[in-house]
Amino acid sequence: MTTELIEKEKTESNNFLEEIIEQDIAAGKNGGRVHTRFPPEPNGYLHVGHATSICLNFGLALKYGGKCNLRFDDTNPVTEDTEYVDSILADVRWLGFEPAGVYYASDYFPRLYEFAVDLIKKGFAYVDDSTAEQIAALKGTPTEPGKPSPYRDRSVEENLDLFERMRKGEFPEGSKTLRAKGDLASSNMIMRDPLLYRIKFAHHHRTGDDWCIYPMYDMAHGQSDSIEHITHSICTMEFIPHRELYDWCIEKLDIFPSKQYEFARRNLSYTIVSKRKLLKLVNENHVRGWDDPRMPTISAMRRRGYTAAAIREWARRVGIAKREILVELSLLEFCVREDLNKIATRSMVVLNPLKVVITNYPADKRELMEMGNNPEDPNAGTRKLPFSNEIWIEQDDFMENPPPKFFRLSPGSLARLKGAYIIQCDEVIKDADGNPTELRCTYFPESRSGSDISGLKPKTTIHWVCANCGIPAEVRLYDRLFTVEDPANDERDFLELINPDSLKVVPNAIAEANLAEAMPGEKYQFLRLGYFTPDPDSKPGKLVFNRTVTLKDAWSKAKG
RNA sequence: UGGCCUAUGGUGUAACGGUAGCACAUCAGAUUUUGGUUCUGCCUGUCGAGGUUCGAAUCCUUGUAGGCCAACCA
Repeated sequence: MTTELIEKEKTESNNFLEEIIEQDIAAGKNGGRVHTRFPPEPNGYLHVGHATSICLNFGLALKYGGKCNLRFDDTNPVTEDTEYVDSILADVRWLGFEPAGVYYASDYFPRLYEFAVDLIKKGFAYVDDSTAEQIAALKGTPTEPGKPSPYRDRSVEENLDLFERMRKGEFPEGSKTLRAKGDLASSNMIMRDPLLYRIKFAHHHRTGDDWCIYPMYDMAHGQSDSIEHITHSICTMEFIPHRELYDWCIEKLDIFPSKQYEFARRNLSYTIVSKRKLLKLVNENHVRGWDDPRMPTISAMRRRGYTAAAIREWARRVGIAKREILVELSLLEFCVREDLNKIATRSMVVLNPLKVVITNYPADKRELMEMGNNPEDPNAGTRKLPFSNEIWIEQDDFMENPPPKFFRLSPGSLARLKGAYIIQCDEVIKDADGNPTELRCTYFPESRSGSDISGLKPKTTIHWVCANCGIPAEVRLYDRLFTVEDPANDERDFLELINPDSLKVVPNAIAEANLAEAMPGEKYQFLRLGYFTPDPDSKPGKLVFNRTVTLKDAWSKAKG
């Protein structure tokens, strides 16, 4: 083997799930078939955590030539809604994955019911009349075994009859449950006669009022996996204790043996994903909605301008393991920049305008400056920008009394106007408070971009917009929503940790005219400022841009 | 204080009993008509204690730390 191949093998090392899958394939398990599933409950919007799970499940299927289903785990009608079904499907597709099939656990209700009957017939399940409190009291503790319910030894016939009547709606909510006959002495609390079915007179978003009994997670999930012949059912670590019951049900039912594997949840620094907390942020107007670009939801990341490719790459780089981790936001931002750098159209926008008058450039003269749309992509073409004697530059690009390492414009210094001429600052005009309001500069006619014979070497190139032809735009600058790395594990209330500067609106930025028709979904790099995308609020004549992420900025770092 | 899971640089992740590698972050430098990109380099790590072994991040014992489990949630 060549060293090159060895290197490649090293860099493409597998994670522990890929190891398992490859062993299974090698052993000919399931005929070498790989079938995963992403099983969201349609009771909220998908967030970054779901995104990594989606990438994992669909990614594994892709890597091993298998399939991945999207299955809505809709067994609790009280919390679920079709509104979420639609957004979840849209988010999965936006991330770039097409489910092999879209299924609903609720579609399996009839079969699940038959499974339950089968369990009863085999003596593995019974109807319990105990209340929730009684059940909890008899369950014991991790150190003491549970005690049997007084109804545990009902006959198969009685259980069958009772369960059928539960289904017919003869008993009030909470009065009866179906329980597995597990092991009351098990050190695994989940195995102490877990609930399989409960009575709920609730309207289901898909089955309507057909059912008044609904299966619990443990009765529905593994069996749904089995029905779909899922080979690798991947979930998070908190389900480890459920695996014993997962296998128990499949064994007792004697159905297709799907297998459950667990990986650790991956948390993102400076964000929270708790449904309750996110809901509070929305309801109390700390953000503008579920897709506010500061939110960790997939819809928010999309609106902010993150690309699906960047999120997929991020998930890949983070990898998976069995301990819960906090991933630095900087890695996600790196992936976003990496992708956007390749595809974003460059343009010039001035956030905080400072007027520059070029005194030796004829007031009635206009030139069209041609510049590349993307230095990283020769096929991106060029665009033209009008140049005149009056332009806007960024206030930050001028300092009257610059510190030693500042090499932008200051009195007497030179700067290249991107794609145009080199100018020299001759005079600063200030208001009553001493703030610069206008710069008077001279330009060097022989320094025109592309045909520069001036021999001048300015230390910097700055962006600009022609004063007469720039167009107004609102620009929304986003920063992290929280001030601490791990807001979920902070002793203070999470609302106290909200970053007051997470959104700064620049109402009067000036954009180059080429941006007049910019549409949501398009990706731009505003030169030297960052990556931006038009917000859905944006329309021709009233442009609104979201800052997706800043450019890496050595200068702001240097000055502190 | 019953059971289960986990522990590798600042953050993630590899190394499958045989030279602890990669990425991000940080710092320094080169290049640059974006203080971007690109390139180069530096710094930093096997939780502790025992044991097995010629050899341990890896196996065993034990300690420590973190996480999970006693919902008619998933």
